[in-house]
Order: sequence, then C-alpha cells, then structure tokens
Amino acid sequence: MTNPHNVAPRRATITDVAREAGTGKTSISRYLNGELSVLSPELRARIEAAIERLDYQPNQMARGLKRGRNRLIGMLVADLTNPYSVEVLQGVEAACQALGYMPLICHAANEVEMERRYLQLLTTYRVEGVIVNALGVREETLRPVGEGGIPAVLVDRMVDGLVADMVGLDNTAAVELATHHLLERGFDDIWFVVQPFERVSSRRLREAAFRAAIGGQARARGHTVVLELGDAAALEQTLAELDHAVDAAFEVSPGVTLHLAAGAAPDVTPGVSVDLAHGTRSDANPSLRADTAQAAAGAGTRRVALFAANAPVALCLARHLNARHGARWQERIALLSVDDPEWAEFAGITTIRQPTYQIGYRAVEFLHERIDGVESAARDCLLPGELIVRASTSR
Amino acid sequence: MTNPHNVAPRRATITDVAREAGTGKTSISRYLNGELSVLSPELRARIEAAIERLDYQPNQMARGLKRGRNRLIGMLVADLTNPYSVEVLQGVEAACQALGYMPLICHAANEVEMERRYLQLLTTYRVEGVIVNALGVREETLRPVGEGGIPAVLVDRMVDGLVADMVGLDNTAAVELATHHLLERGFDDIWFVVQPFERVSSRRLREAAFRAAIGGQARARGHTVVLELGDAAALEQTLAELDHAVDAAFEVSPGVTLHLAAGAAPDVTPGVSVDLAHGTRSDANPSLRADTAQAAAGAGTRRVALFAANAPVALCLARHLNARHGARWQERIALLSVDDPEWAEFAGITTIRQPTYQIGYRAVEFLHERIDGVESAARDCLLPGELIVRASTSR
DNA sequence: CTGTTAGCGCTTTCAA
DNA sequence: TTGAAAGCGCTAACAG
Repeated sequence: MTNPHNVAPRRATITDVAREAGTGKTSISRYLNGELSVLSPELRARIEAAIERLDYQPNQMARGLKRGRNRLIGMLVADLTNPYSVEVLQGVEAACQALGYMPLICHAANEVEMERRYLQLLTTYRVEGVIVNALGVREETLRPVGEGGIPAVLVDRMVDGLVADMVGLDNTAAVELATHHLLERGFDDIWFVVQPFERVSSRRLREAAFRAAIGGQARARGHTVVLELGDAAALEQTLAELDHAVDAAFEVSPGVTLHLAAGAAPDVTPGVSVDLAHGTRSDANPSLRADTAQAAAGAGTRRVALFAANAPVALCLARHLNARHGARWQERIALLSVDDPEWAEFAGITTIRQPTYQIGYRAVEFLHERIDGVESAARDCLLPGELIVRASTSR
Repeated sequence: MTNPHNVAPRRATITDVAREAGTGKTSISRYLNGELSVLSPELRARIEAAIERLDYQPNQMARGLKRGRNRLIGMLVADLTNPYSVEVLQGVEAACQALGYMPLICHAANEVEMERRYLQLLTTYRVEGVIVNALGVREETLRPVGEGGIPAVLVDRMVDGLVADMVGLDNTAAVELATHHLLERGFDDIWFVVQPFERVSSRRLREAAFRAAIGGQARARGHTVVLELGDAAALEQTLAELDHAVDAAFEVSPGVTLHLAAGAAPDVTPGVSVDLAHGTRSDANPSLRADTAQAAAGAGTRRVALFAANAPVALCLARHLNARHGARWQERIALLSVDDPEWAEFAGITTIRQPTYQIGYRAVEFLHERIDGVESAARDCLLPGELIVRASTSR
C-alpha cells in the first residue's frame, strides 16, 4: 500500500510538478497545452518525468475557471426508461467524444420539477450548452437557456417559449408512411393511441399527421384515444373502451360500423376519443355502441388497427392485449408503433424506427456550432423514419 | 430581446453583485452560504435585490475550486441499454438528491476502453467519489480509484484489484431460490445460459451458485452454456445447440437422457457446456446426442428449463424461441431469468427481480460515508432478490 | 456585523 | 526559451 497512514494523498498540482521538475508553472502549463515547440527538449523531458512521478492530472475545474470554458455540455433527458432516449444518448456520446465535449447527463424521470432543478444546476456548473429532451418546462424555468442564455438544442420536441435549434423525427412523414401502410393492408378503422399531449409537441404533431393522413380517405375511419400511463384507474377505463371497440369490430356484421356517442368535449383529455371521419369529438366514457345508422360507405367488416404514438404506449397496449387475448394476439389485432424498442421484433409489432443515433449526433453538432458563435436563426433538422413491417400488420 | 447586439451577456459574478449591492464580496458569499444570522436585515435585503436584478447564479466550479469539494460524484455505467442499469440509476439519483450530490453519469457502452477514458475524465474533474458498474477494467485503469485514490463503490460486480465497498444482489441466494423453484415445478434438466464471464464477478457467482444448487439433487441435471451476444456466428451456433437439447428432451423416450460428448475444455468458453451432473466439461460444438447409456436415475421424460443469467440473455433467448416456436413458446419451454425487465410480464417469463432502486440508493450512501472519511474495511451489501412466477414455469 | 486579504489550480500576458 | 505575476469566481481567516 502506498499510503500506509491513510493520509489523504492530496493530488499533485501544477505547482508540485513545477517544483519537482525544477521549473516554473508556466512551462508545465505550456506542456499540458501542447505548446511543445517552445520547450527545450531537455526541459520537456524533465517535465514528462515529473508528471509521471507525481501521477499528475490537471484539474479541469481550475482550467475551466481560468479559460472561461469547460467543454461541458448538459443533456437533459425526460425519461431514460424510454429506449428512445438511451439510443439518442449514444449518438450524443459519440459526437461529444468526436468534438471533445463531456456530456453531463441529467435524468428528470418524467418530473417537471426535476427538469427545472437540473436545468438550473447545469447552469450553475456553467455548461457551454444544453441538449433538452424535456417533458415540459415553464417559461420561468428556461430563462437561462436559449437566446441570451446558454445555447440549447431541442430533441424530439419543441418547448413553448424557447427559440432554439431542434432535431428529431420527421413526424408528419413518418406517420403518413405508417398510416398508408395500414390502409394498404386493408385496415380501415384505425385507433391512434397517444399519451396526454401536455407540452410535448411531437405527440401533437403525430396526432395531427394521423388525422390529416386519414382524413383524405373516404372509406377509412380514424380515432384518437388518449392514454394516461401514470394513472391506473384512467388507464384501465381507457383500455376497456379500446377493447370494446376492437371486439365490436369482430362481432359486428358487414355494413355496420361503430361510432361514439355524440357530445362536445372542450379539449382532448384522457379517455376521450376524437372521431375523425365525422369531425366530431365524443366522450367515450359512458359507453361505446355499434350503430347501424352510421354504416360505412363500402360494405364488409371493418378491419381494426391500433396505432401507438410511441414505445411506452405500445408496451402498455401489448401487455394488455397479451393478457386479454393470449400470446397470439398479434394474429388477431394489428398493432403499429412509432419507435422500435428491442422487444418489438419479438412481439411481432410493426414499427417506425427513428434514426435515434443520428438525432443525438446531430444535436451535438448543432450545439457545437452555436457554442462556436454561429448566430443564424433557429434551425430544424427533421430526419426520416423507417417502416419495419412485422407479423402484426401482415395479414 | 434583452441583448440586441448579440453581445455575449457575461454572467454576473460575485463581484458584480457586491458592487450592485454596495458592499463587499464577503457578505455576498455569506448570504450565499446561508449565514444569514450575521447579516443585518437591511444589507440582506440589498443583497437579495441585487441578486435578483442581476439574475446572479454562483459559479459552482469556482466554489468547488476554492472549497476543495464540488459535490460531484461519478457514475460509470457499463450499459444503459440494460434496464437494470437504468433502474439502479434511479436509486442513485434519488440518493444524490437527498444527500446533495450531483451525479455525473458516464455510459461506457460495453467498451472497456471507454470505461478507462471515463474513469480518467471523472478523475480530472475531481469528482469526490465514483460508483462503478464496469465491464472490466485493467489494473492500470483504476489506479486513481479505490484505496489511496478517490472513494469508489462497486455495483453488481467486483473488479479485480479494486478493494472497495460493493453493493448488489445476493446472487447465491437468488439463484438458489430460482433453481429450487424450477426443481419444485418438476424441471429436472436445467440449462443455465450466461454471457462470457470476462471480469464480471456476478456472472461467475451466479453460475457457481447454480452449479451448487443443482449439484445436491440426485435426479436433476444442470448444464452451463455460454452465449456470446455480440458475435452473431457464435450466437447462432450456440442457440442451435440449445434447440437441439430442448428438442431432444421432447422426442426422447422415458428413461433416456442427454449428455454432451465428453472432452476436457481448459475453461468455459462460448458454446461450451459444462455438464454438472457428471462433473465433466464437454465441448458441445461437434454435436449433441441422446445417449441411452446415461439414463437418469428416475424414470420418465426429462423436463427442460432454460435459466438466463440476466436480462440481455433472456431477451436473446425469448426472441429466438419466439421465432422458432411461435408466440406460444412459453407453454412449451420454461424460461426463467435473473432481472425483471418491463417486457418480462408480457413475455410470461418467470424472473428474479433485483432490488435495483435500493442498490443504487445504498451505493450512494456508502460513498457518502467514505467521502465523509469513514475508514473501515471494504464492505459488501448483498440485497435479496424476489421470485416472480409467471406462465413460463407454471406447468 | 462588515470588509480586507490571501489564496484554490490554472492560463496568460509581459518581460527577461 | 523561460518565468514572474496577475487574475478567473469564490471562500475563509482575520481584522475592524
């Protein structure tokens, strides 16, 4: 043991090295910063030896303090439980490595208050920029970020009141791709399932794109269902409604379709369906019923498909369907999802795979430019998704 | 816009605040550090106002530099893709929050070289301690960590040459629990599937515990199979061998059992099985065959179960079984796994759930004590796992 | 109660 | 080529 007395072996400082090498701090600093050409080979050798002997490692904090930049960037992640986030993170890490940054990863665990705290913390550590994938932050929270503050780039979603570069999936194109796939395969009664929008722009965009994509199709019907994953009671109820809809499609005779009881809801809230085909919003809570008066234009049984807006929703649905219909539910019920988690293949669900790695990489590149002083207007980088067809929609 | 000329709006410093409040830096510092009792209400008010006006936020780097401690701790994670790691992380975050630390999360993406780099980086940022969940680090790598260096605590696994506190699952008890469960349910031909041991102690421990648990049972047979997830070719071959074994068990008539061709392998390497019942190690590559000469003591068909050493292995097996036997493979093949990923319920596999949150929380507590100067010998904290029985072993 | 002073470990003029 | 000295933003004696 090199430290027999348990004396805290204070790390060597630049002063120690200078003394050990019999020179001044300046030369050590020069050596550290690669200004080797100005050092005599002899001195350089002594410095090298001293550093080695003392196991010296420069203190980044001090360097940062002096230089005014510390090569730290913050990465605020709303939910590391979501494989999407981890994948994006890999891209971020790779880019940081390439560009010489150290990412400080902050995990807000889906809590807005956490996001606020972390953003604040990152700020006090004087990170040079932040990559934000947040649930939703209030105006006040992001005062230090964005224009006038430290550079920021948004991932996957906009944040109200924050003008900044953004990179993410081309939601509109992706959802169109998916919807057309479903229509092509003959599904004409599509239920789009999404978490409460809150401040997450991508959820809104996807839902809007779905609505638009299906709106033009005369025969098809689209519905939006909001699933509140965090609330067990609400969840159960909403799932029951979906079950009802799915079952009805199987039971109903040709020429008959479903719709929801009419009624005007002020906004889309959990458990509420929006019946796109008729442009009306209906509260589904009371009950769902088959209605022969609303027969579809074409004849034949409606073919139902579930369209999950992201992986967490898809997981919830898959679990539920599995419990309700057994292991072969895929053969009976079509499920498609944006996001392609690792269990998707095995569950046999069709997905839109996001270019997660590139999203993360690109985010850092954007940030790097801003840190370097680029002043252009906020830019968006929308990357395309890829459709992966699996058993669940192959009928 | 507050910054019309795009002048970098240099953040206010303590000096600025002092000037603004018409006082000295010391008072500001005192205010910042909560020494409110020594400040006259009047001065205090002026300071508050100045801070507010300047939107001042103390620079943590500078504080850290001065105080010699920065409340930063490093968390080195081998693989964020593994849900286990993310769960542990949540515990770490919660504890950090409670104890006033800021965790710097480093993701090594299963690359030893990355682990080395990050450990080095953390060191230069002068973190006060590190929590290490690494694949395997060479001696040289961890010189700055452990005794004589910054305090460290290991999660889930020991690291050769690093004497430090450790917290993780009680592998022996957990594997015993699982094995007994399988035996109770009548499975008597159990295949333990594990990734290459490398330097990961928990893998070794689990395998050893399995071996021990099954060794005492006269009727049961245990085998160890090493699955190399990263190597597609090796993977395929090993899976084929497992298939063969599983199939054979179904085809074989009562009183007949399987064993592997005899032969001595120097160590357990991918694709190699260890036949526990006979204490011999056999290279399974050539072929697997039924051998009536080695009939089991009891009569009746062997009931096969697969025992995955962790979630990544379980996922690989589940995917494979799903592809090979269809969606209802659980009814045919028993699969049990250490780790309880979110898809486990839905896949219907029995698992040992680890107390991940506590593991993370405890790790930080250990570290905190070390940082506070506790000098006792290295401690181990082994937490119990919980058996979750699902369809796959319920026959 | 309040301010002055001397650094923390490092970089960077500016002279030598 | 080299080094002395002046800070970066902050805290902690030590005086008033």
